Amino acid sequence: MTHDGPEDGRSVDGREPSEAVDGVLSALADPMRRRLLDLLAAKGEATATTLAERLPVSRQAVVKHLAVLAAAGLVVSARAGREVRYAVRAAALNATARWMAALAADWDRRLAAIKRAAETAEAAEREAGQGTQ
Amino acid sequence: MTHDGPEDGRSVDGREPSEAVDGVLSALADPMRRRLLDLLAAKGEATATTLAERLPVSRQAVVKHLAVLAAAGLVVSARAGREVRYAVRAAALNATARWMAALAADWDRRLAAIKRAAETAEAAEREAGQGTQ
DNA sequence: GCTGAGTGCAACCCGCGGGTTGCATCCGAA
DNA sequence: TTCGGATGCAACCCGCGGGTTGCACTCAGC
Repeated sequence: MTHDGPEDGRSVDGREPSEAVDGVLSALADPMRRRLLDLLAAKGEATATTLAERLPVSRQAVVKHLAVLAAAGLVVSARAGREVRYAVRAAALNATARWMAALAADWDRRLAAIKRAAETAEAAEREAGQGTQ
Repeated sequence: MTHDGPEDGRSVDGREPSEAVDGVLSALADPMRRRLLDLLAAKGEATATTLAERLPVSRQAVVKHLAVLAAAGLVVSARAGREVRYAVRAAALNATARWMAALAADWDRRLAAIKRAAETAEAAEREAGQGTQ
């Protein structure tokens, strides 16, 4: 967990989309983690201790959140001497955004199809009614 | 909560983006709710009772989940006689997807800027070192 | 008016996750 | 080598949310 490799990306994007998406969504669901990501994006790189100074929680809480974010692939960690630097990673977020957009498009598609089918059925029924009447 | 208006959209898209996004993300973070949305998208329209038959949880659990989804704007409910029909709503999901894509782009932007700054600083330092040496 | 399916409401259980504290450990600098 | 800052680990607390059950209520159809 401490080491993800600098730029590999496989550990996140290579998983089944549903699982990767699940991780990202639950990670992003927590407001504190979103604040953490904001801070990280602003600083470019930071340690858990530094981040904790700017947040209303303990360092340990920050570490736990960073672990979740790292597991979701939203963050990478790298040891630098006696400290551990974390950095934001856009790939996983991009993948999830695309997944979400595709899902929304799919919903639109299905809704359109169902609506069309309903109208067709209604028209047919009306016609049948006239026929038997 | 039971009534959102047929196609208004303001109740979700009009809120502060952060809050709307928060709702959608926490709603989507739960696997059972995603399954619910899948079912709804497939059927186009369904009642809580019908949905519960196809899921390994009680109707009440489904109702609670639907309430969360409705609060997030991912679903709309409409009374039809003595039953309540739910339907999927793509707008909120689309909005969140766009928000996410923008965030990812922002991260990329900041990271690129920081990287550039670091390289510039490094070059300047190297030059200064040569100068004073 | 009666009956039953379909909902709404409320209380309750329980596990998980966010948060904390205390301490052991490690590593760089003097 | 010694000291202090930074991290890692483990135990613990507690509130929230997912899930259930039981019951009251409402509306369509007979």
